[in-house]
Order: sequence, then C-alpha cells, then structure tokens
Amino acid sequence: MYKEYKQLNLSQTGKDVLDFWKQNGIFEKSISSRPANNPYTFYEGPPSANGMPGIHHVMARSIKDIFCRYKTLKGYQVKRKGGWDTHGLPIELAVEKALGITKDDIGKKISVKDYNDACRKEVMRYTDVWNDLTEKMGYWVDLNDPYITYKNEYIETLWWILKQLHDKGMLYKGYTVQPYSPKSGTGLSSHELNQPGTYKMVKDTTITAQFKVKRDKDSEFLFEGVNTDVFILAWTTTPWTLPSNCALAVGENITYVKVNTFNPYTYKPVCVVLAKELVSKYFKADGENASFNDYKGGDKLIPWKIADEFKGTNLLGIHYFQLMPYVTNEDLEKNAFRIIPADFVTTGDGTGIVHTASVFGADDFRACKENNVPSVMVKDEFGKEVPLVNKQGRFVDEVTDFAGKYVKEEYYSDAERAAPDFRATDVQIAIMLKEENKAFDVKKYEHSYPHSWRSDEPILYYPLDSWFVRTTAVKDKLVALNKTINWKPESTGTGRFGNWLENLVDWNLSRSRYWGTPLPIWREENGAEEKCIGSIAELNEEIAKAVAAGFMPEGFVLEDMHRPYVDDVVLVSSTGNKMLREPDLIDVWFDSGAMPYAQWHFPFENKEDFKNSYPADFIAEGVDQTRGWFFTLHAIAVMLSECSDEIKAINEQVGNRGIAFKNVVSNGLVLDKNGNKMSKRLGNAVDPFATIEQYGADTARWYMISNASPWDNLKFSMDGLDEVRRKFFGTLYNTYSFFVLYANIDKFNYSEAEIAIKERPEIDRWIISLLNTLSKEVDGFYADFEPTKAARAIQDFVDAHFSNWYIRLSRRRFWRSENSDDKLSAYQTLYTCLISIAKLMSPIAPFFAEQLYTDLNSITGKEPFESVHLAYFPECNENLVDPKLEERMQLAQDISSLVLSLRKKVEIPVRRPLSKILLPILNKGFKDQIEKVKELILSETNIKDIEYITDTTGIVKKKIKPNFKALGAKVGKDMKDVAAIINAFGQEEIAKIETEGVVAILDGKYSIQLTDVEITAEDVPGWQVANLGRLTVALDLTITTELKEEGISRELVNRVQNLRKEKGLEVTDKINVTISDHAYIHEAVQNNLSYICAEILADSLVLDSKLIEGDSVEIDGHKILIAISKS
RNA sequence: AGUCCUGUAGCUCAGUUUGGUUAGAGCACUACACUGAUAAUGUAGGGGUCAGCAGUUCAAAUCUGCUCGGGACUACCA
Repeated sequence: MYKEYKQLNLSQTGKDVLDFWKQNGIFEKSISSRPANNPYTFYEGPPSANGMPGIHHVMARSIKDIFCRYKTLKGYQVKRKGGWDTHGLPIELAVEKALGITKDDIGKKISVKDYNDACRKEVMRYTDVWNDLTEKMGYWVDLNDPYITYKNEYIETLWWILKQLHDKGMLYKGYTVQPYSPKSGTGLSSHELNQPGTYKMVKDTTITAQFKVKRDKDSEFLFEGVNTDVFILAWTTTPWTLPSNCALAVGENITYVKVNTFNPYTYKPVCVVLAKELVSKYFKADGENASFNDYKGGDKLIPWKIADEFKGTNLLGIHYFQLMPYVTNEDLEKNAFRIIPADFVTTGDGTGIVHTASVFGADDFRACKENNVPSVMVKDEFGKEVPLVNKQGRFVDEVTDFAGKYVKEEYYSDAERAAPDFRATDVQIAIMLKEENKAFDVKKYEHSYPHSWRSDEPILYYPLDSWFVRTTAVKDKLVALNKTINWKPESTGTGRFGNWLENLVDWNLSRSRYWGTPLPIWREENGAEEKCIGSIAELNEEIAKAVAAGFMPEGFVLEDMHRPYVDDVVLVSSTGNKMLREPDLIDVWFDSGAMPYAQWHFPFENKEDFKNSYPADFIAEGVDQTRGWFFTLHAIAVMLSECSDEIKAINEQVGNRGIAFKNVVSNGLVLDKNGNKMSKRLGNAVDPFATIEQYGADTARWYMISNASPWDNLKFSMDGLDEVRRKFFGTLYNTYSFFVLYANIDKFNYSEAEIAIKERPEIDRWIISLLNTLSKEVDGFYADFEPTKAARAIQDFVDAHFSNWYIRLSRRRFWRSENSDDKLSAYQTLYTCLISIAKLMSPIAPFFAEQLYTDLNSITGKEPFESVHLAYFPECNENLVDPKLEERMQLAQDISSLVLSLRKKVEIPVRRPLSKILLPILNKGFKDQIEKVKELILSETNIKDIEYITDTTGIVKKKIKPNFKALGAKVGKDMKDVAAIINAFGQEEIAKIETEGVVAILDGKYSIQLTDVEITAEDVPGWQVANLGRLTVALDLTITTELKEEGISRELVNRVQNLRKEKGLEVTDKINVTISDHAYIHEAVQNNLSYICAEILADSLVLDSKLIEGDSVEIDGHKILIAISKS
C-alpha cells in the first residue's frame, strides 16, 4: 500500500526525511556512490560562526546545495568540505564588547594572550546553531572535517603562499594614506569608519590660500595685461596640511577665470585664478567692474574684473612658489609645486582648485603618484622619511613656527584649550597667511568629518606603513583570465568585478591587530635585511640559529602561530643582528582566498586531494563578496600561477591557466517584504529556524529560488511562502494523493509489463512528451546555473499541464472498476510523471522530493536507489517528444476554454450536452490535428460533435490585420498609409488576397502578399462565436429532446453522487436506488438507464411513483425524492 | 562621488538580448460555475501614463541620452 497522508505537512516531512537521511547515511552515499574519477569540485566559502545565521544564509546555501545535488544526479562525485572563517575584526569587536574593553586595553588590562584566547572561544560560539541550520535546511556539506582558518596547519599554508610571493618580489613594504587615530596610535578600518556616529558635523577654520604663480613660458599667458602678481586660489578645511602642500589639482574640463581685484586683508592689488562657476561665492556682484582707482583699503565693496577665461588643461604644468616653505629640496623644487589634473575636482565648493598634500589625503596621494609629484617629507632620527606631522599629531621641529603644536585643537586637553591665550593651530596659520598676503579668505565652515569611534576625536588621514601584494604586476593576467570565468550574472563579472580589476591597485595586506594570521616577515631594525618564513620547519631552523646567536632561549617551541607567541621569535641576520617580526597581521580576506590550498594544508600534506580539486568547478556567494572572496581567490590563484613552481606544475597537469574557479554564482540580498534591509535592530529580520519549523525548508527554498533570480534582491514575505506551499506543493501533493487513492484500490504496483508508449492513448503520450521536454529544459537550466528558470518550468508543468489538464481529463479512467490496458496505461503514465518530477525538483526541494520518490519507489521497487538523491537525472528521450502532439493538445485546451467561455456567456452549464461546435479550418493540417483530440474536447465540454467549415466564404466573417514585422522592411515610411488601407479591406478584398495570394495597393506601388497580413475569422453570423488568436469557435445552441433528457440524466447522476458522498459511501460501494417517478425525469431515466447506473455504481434503479421516503433534491425546479442503500 | 544592479497591475514576477501596433502570468479582489483531487478546480471581470523627460524610428516597455526613486559595493572630498 502506498503511504497516505491526512494532509500536506512539509514541516513534518522535513523532519521525517532528515531522520531517514541520517539513519541511512544518504549524504555519504551520495558521494561514495559516484566514481572518484569523475569529480565536480565545489568550494565552500567559509562562514564566520561568531554571528547567528539569518534567512539570507538559507538563500546562499540553497544555491550551493542545488548545483551540488544536481551534479550528483548527473553522476559526478561532489565532495563538499565545509569550513569556518575564524579571524577578523568582527570577532575582535565581539570579544571586546563581551569583555567590556577597548583596543587600548589590550596589553594593559588584558594580555594579548588572554585576548587571543577569548577570540578563539568566541569564534566558534554559534557553531552548534550553524550546524543545526545546515542540517534543517537540507544543506549537504561535510562538517566532519572542516577547515578552520586559525589552525596552525592552515596558517602554515598561508605562510607558504606568502613566501612564494615574497621570493618573486611580489610582497613589499610601502605606505598608504589611511584613517588614523593619533590618540590610540592606530589605523582604522573602513568597517570602523562605517560605524554609526563616526561622521559628525564640525566647524573648522577654512582658508582660501593664494599660491603665487612662477612666471615662465608655461604661465606667461596668465600675466598678459597684468601688472601685479598672479595667484591661484585653493581652499582647504585643514589648514594644518598647507605646509605639506605639494601640488594643486584642477579639473581638465572646468572653466577657470582670471580676476583682477584687491586682497581683502592686505588691500594689495592682486590677480587671482579660480573656477568661473564659483566667482560669485567670492565676489559681490556690485563690485564687478567698479572703479579700481576709487578703492581704499578697508572699503566694504571690493572692485573686481574678470580679465581672462581658460580651461583647466591650459593651467597644467604651471609652477608656483611654495606657500609655507619650511621644507624643500631639489626634487621638490623641480617636480612639486605645480598644477596637475585630477578627476575628483568639482566646482561644488571651494575654488575649483584643490590644495593637495599627498601624505594627508588618499585622493591626494593617488593624484600625486600618478603625476610623479614628490611628497614634502623630512628625515627622522633613523634617516627615515616621515611627514611634517608626527604620529602624535604634532608638527615636527622643521615646521619652526608651529613645532610641537597639535594640528587639531581637539587633541589638546580641555584645560589647555580653556587657557585665555589658546589659539588653534589652524587659526594661527590663518593669521600668519593673512599677514603675508597669502590668504584670500578665511572663514569658519561646518562640514561632516570622520571621528574615531573609540576616542571620539577627529581622525587624521595619515601615511602608515603597510605591506602590499603587488597585484598590479599580474593585472593583465587577472583581467584576461577573468574573461574565462563564467559569471552569473554575467554583468557582475564584466561590470563590477571587471572594472575593479581594470582599476586595480596593490593589495594592502597589513592589519594592525591581534587576532589573525601574522605576517611571516622578520626584519633588521634598519630594514637592511628581511626574511620571509614559508613553513614551520624553516622557522625552526632559523630559531636554532637565533638560539646559537643567543637571541632566543634554548628549547623554544612555537606551539601557536598567533600573536603574542610568534612575536617572541627573534631571528638573526647574516650579519649577526637581531631580526624582529613585522608586527602586522594580514588581511583576513587572504585567509579565505587561500582556502583552495590551505584547506588541504598544501603543499605539506594531501597533495593528491588538492590536485583533484583544483580549480573549483563551482562556487557561490553573495554579491557583496565580489571584492572580497571572489577577488582574493582569483588574485591568489593568478599570482601563484606566476610565482609558484609547484602550482605551475599542477596547473599544467590539470589544464588550468591559473584560475581558482570556473563558474561563480553571486546572489543578491534578502530584504524584508517592504524592500528594507533586514536587521536585528529594526526587528524585521526573519528567523530561519522559525520559518523552517512553520513552513518546512522546502517551502523556503522553493520560494526563494522560484520567486526571483538569485542575483536579484529578494523581498521575503510570508505570504509568498504560503502561496508556494498551497500553489506548488499543495497541487503536487494532491496529484500524489489522487494517484494513491486509486492505486491502492486497484493494487497498482507497476508489476505489470510496461505498456509501450506508442500504444498509450493520446493524452498519455502527450504528458509523456511534455515531461521529456521538461526534463531537457530543466537539465539545461540547471547546467546553465539558472535555478529560477528550472523551478518555474517545473512549477508550470505541475500546475498547468499535469494537474489541471492531464489529471483532470484522466480522472474517469481511474474510476472504472474493471481493469483494462487503458487504466494501466493511465497508472503507468501518472506514476512516471510523479517520480520524474521528484527527481527534477530534488535539487531545490530535497525533502519533499525524497518523500515522494521513496513513497513511490518503495512500493514498486522500479529503481534500485534508496533515495532520490542517489538516483540519476531523467534523460530526455527525444523519440517520445512529439511537437505536433503538444501543439494539438494546446489546441484542445484552447478550444475547450473557448467553448466553456461561450457556455458561460449563454448560461448553459457543462452538464447540459449540446450538439456541436463549428470550427473554421485554418490550414491543411488543422483538421487532422483536431480529429486526434476531438474526443477530449467533446468530453471536456460536453458537446456531441465537431463540424468543420472548409470553404468559409460567405459563412465566416473575416478580419484582416497588417503584419507589421513583415511589412516594415517592404514599405518603411509608408507604413501608416499601408496599414490604414489594409485595415479598411472588406470581405471581398480579404477573399481575393486569400485566393490569389496577392493584392496591389497604392496604384500598384506595393503588392501585398498573404504573408504581409494576418487573417482571422471574426464572426459566424447567427452563431455564438469566440476567438483566441487565430482560433475561432462557433457553438450550436439547439437543444433536442434527446439532449435535454441526457442533461437531466446528468443532473440526476450529480444528485446521487452528492448523496453518496453525504452518506459516507466508499467510491467502490455498489448501491440500490429508488427515485420518485416524476414526469419531468421519467423519459430521461428510461432512455439513459444504463448510463446512469454505470455512473453511480447502481445494481438496481427503480422509478417508484409511490416513494415517500428518501432525500429530496431539485432538478430544474422539480422536487424529486431519491432513496439509496448500499447493496 | 564612482561602478554595478534595479524600477512593468494592489503584491511577486515574465516580456527588453533581436523594436512591430490589444503588454502577460500567479496571488489578492468581485461574480458565476463545478463538486468521486474538494483547505482543490474552471470561467468571466475590474485593475497599467511599462518611474519621468527628451531623442532615434513608419513604429519604443524594448534602442540612445539625461533626470528621479530603490539597492549593493568601493572610495571619500579641497
């Protein structure tokens, strides 16, 4: 007996199936049952287990799961090694929050060791919750032996990779301008900068400074007609950076003007250059062209006059005198203090010319580097170049006037700031520039500026030492190989990722933190010699030397490669000096990007495993990983393909040109139903566990996949889940229940011989044909990483074709009590559909599919697999696909639908038979096609016959429409006229074009062919007519006595069936019936007796005029008594 | 600010690559029907300035440009 269910309960199904999988080791078998020499490689992007999983993880992991399961069905062995991302800032932050400390306390209130121990614990805090979700959502991934990024073995591989890069000169020390907090003496990550409250409105002293132009052949045009000095105006909100000014940046396409006027502080006549658009911000309209001679120093109104206009390009290369010449040298004099182009210059505010201090702004730094402008630097006590502001945020001694002063007044203590003669450094600079005729405008300005979220003081953009990976050296290869990767969606690869690669800068690896992979580089204090360590063995060798040199204690063993232990290692240089480790950690993204190698502890162990799973066939992750994991995987793979001999050799063996993954799906976000980002704070986050508990994982998975393409953002709504459950799973469950209801009665267990497909009736061959088409389509969609299209195709098949047409029309075949080939054929066909659907849907809805499959297969034993996930994907048998059959069934559906709509219009219910419909013949094959599905149409619509009209002239009124696509090429601009003419064609002209195939219009200018128009039947005068596309159906409404009686019989059958159901009779129970002998029904019953009895399973039916007992029913207003009893 | 995605019915989405004149589906809503799959099903109906503006074209939801809204990432401003 097939299993029957009271109702659909996907939540329970999930639990049952999960038990089944666990008890029978189905996941393990799904790998072991596939040949090892046919691998399909998947890389799991490691999640961080220090946060709770959300519903978006269900989304991302469903996608991973779908394709892995699909490939298993296709016969591949798909190993899925799980992993955990364990390093990084979020973990540090969580620990600090839990312990109630800040970074400043590390090493003070808490030792680095205790801190790191806390991180180690924190990081796996929610592993159990994660494992639980993994299981409940049906994500198959191997969690028995996951890679964990904090393990020594993992770190050792990272060191190995870094050494490969270092040996080829791909790792170097430089500096970048980064947000920096002088108070805490550390750089801030962009993550920290994005904390709420970081950006605050502050009022700063701003200066529009006058940069005096050097007169030479480049600048000569500026001096034309000018008898004063010429100044470039540039605005700054950070006056303390002016001593470090090294260039001025202009926009090449911005229009600038030269203005003659007076300096408002010194009253000296000056000529200034600024953007034309911003003139009104600096000059009052009344002063334009006012008399220069009448001006006296101190006058409110300052006269001004535009003397010339030019583009930014004209200004490029012009040199100016250094504004605050505390520090200069030959290089600076030659290459700095000149005008350069920059794309970030706007005319939003300021002067349209940007003061550029390369070491105190990231944009500045980049612009200066691109234009080879040197920075204003001084040498420190070690002879190392340092900026004019030290790490405490004070000016260095060389800036004599301001030496030792903090550049931001917030860095002073409150007491110092309260002193009566206290002046902020910015203000002091402003005063000085005013006096020296170097300031054109000084004012307070309110703007938003980032602050350290820890100390609440404004941050500085400051040049910090960093280690870089020279990714730019392999940029061309990164770009070229990216083009060989299949991105879903394509635009992420070409657009976001492609552009990112085109504008690649060197990868800044350094992080000044404690919990992460330490940089394996040891340096002499003077930087003369450095060593990069590539393995623990190598480190131990070096330690031995250091022990010999007396730098390290005897018997030192590094048990944990993290800080602080690794910092205890002091090595010895070739010249006998101490070498200390560079204190930085590396970017955690390097950890995850190195997982293809590090998950196997390559090259120290598992070389074969690595080789067999490199590169990945498929990875998937959120689109937010584009510059994260996707990039680091790609970058490391490409660099190693250039730097490492071992990787080169393996690439050669496996035919890899240097990529880490071949196919990548980047999915979008999961938003709440209103399109807002989910967050715990807003309380709109969806709990994945509650969702799975209520709806079942399959519902959630199917909903997410079918609703929108993975890469589109998904608006997650509970209503949507409900709809999927009802619409898709409900329908499918109904079809199964229907099958089981009759299969159990008839003891169908597929033990009979298969009825050849060609022997089966039209409708069976049709659904089989569609099923094969579907298999092919779905296979293609999965192969193309289009799960949404796969889900929608399956859904459409189940709902529109399988349930609403095939089963509805086939019901009667199962009702018959005698066994026949037709019934057997129906069972076999229905069974085949159900089990195939189970397989097709199993990647997306693994639980329900499993239940469906095993419920069927455990009874029939048709297939030797104990699980749908061990079965094979349905092959499309092209021989069973019959496009003509699919076409005529579509016609049958359309015609039936038209007839039903006509019946509705004239209010004749389907139970009342009608004699015939009229079908105008559209083309040669049409009649043959319809004849084959005639019976289906007739029974579906309760019509007795179909009549065809071949020669339609005079009977059918036709309509003609221009075929614009065809006509477009032919008539072009005359389309409007031609269309009007065609639309105006009468029945005669239509007939002419139909018979002669051509008609001339516009005095023979154009000849209109049959293909240039569409002719449809519009009406059959005197009949009820309906149209759909080119189809036309006319309905005969004549009702004969015979038809009327048959209608009455059907009404009667209907009443009896209702009574059977009311009385709780089984569908197989036979009955005896007595009906009151009413004149209205008498003839109808007499003439349709056998039909009625067969329908209601009556052993006897008696008309009795004396009947008084029984149930009263009504037919066409006549009261009838019916008495039934089980026989 | 840059790059990318996105905007079609009350809601969720097709259609846009390759332009063709009545823009579709499901859900929801209304009415009717069906009733041996019944918490199912059928038929009909209302519901759209295809975000806006401009352009190309005989013809634009579809191609081009600009603007606006939503989102992501990256960067961060004198």
